[in-house]
Amino acid sequence: MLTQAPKGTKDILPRDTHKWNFVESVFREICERRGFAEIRTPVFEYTELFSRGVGETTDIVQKQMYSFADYDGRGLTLRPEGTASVARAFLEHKLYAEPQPSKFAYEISCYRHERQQKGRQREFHQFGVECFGSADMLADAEVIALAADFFAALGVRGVELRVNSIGCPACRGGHREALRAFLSPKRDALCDTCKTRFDRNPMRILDCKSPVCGELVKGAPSMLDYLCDACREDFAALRRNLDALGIAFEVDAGIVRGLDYYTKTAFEFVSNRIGAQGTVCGGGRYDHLIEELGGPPTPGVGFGLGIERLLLLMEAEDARIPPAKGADAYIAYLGEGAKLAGLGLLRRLRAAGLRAEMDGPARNLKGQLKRADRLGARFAIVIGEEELAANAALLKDMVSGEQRRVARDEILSALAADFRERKE
RNA sequence: GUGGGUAUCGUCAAGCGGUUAAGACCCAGGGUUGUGGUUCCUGUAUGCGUGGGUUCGAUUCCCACUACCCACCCCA
Repeated sequence: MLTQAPKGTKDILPRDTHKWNFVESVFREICERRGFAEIRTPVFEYTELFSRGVGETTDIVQKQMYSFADYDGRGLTLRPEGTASVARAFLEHKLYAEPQPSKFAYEISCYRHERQQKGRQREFHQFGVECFGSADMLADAEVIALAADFFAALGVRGVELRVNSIGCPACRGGHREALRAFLSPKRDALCDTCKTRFDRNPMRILDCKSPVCGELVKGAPSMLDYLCDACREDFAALRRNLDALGIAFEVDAGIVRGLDYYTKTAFEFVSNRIGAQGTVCGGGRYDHLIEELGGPPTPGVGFGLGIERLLLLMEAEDARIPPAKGADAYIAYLGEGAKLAGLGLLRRLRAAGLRAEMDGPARNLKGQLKRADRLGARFAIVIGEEELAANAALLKDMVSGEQRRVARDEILSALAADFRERKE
């Protein structure tokens, strides 16, 4: 038990961290170029933030939150998602007084008590962006484009963009009634969960994966037919914007977000290559969230993008991830005098910005070169009795196998010349 | 919360009632005291997830538990 990470959590080991660093650096660059500035918020928040923000009736709030009382008796919760925290920070620091819209980007860990499976953990990580203060569909298109550009920059091909409009509170009511009227005669045939959805949130039935419900739902009134004029025009504008940006998409009336704060635009980037949890990125518009949290009416749009799922997808696609960088130089030595001379050299190489390594206790030369090889060292520097006496060292190119003797003081410039050559 | 599957060395695994518990990879050491990635040799599980049973005997059969995986649900 002591040697086991909690259920649903995973260590990210040194052999994998370069992959994380890679996608992180690409994400940062993409966001920076579009003016989405990084924001960092706490891992936990007061519980009410999520129950109000995410919605009392959602699964997340009802049964998935890691909530606890601290020593002062305050109810705290490990964040199950990112948007609520960013919205809170936006209000707390009155960022709405700054030039609008405000655009944020972040990378966070999230916590949800779920039964784990492929692509679903209890602690997971996501990239996210939020854009507050613009009701224009240009913002939605920009947010979607950012995700699309991110996938493209990583060379990820197997994701499809699905977009939908789930309307605003005004038009959703009409659709709900129409849906109930349509399904009412078939109610008994619905699957058990959908029977309960019928009263609570009939829209979810459209999204049910059971083949029975899928059949029953055929021909059901689509939300898209019940959009009010404003929502319909916005949805059309979004599609025009995406076309103008050259972003391929599919309208999918089945896309329904599981968090209460969403309005109008809902979208997902999905893949069928990473198991049942195919949504790599999901987001949409939330025009009433800020108000719900007690702020001035402020529209917003954003997404969350699952990093574990992204990495799963990249693995499935054999996407190119730059390999971890090996050492630049490895110093091998024979004898105590050579060891000390090597130590001095080691420090100079590092000061010059190289990744240089040397080990003790000494193995034989063969063992040391083997070690250099394992470390992916570009060069081995051998200092033995002869070299020590001559104030020199053997510089061995680990790729070509060539080696030559150079004065110890000139190793740095010899290496510098070589690294420069290879760069050109 | 509900199903189903799997549990033998760091990893991938063979064994399916009586074996010194294969093999491969990895790792460590070595091939006559100075050369890696190739090759050759050597070494590494008193142990088969945990606890009970059945049996003369259990890694092999039965039960329970636990963990992991996959799916439902939900979502990133």
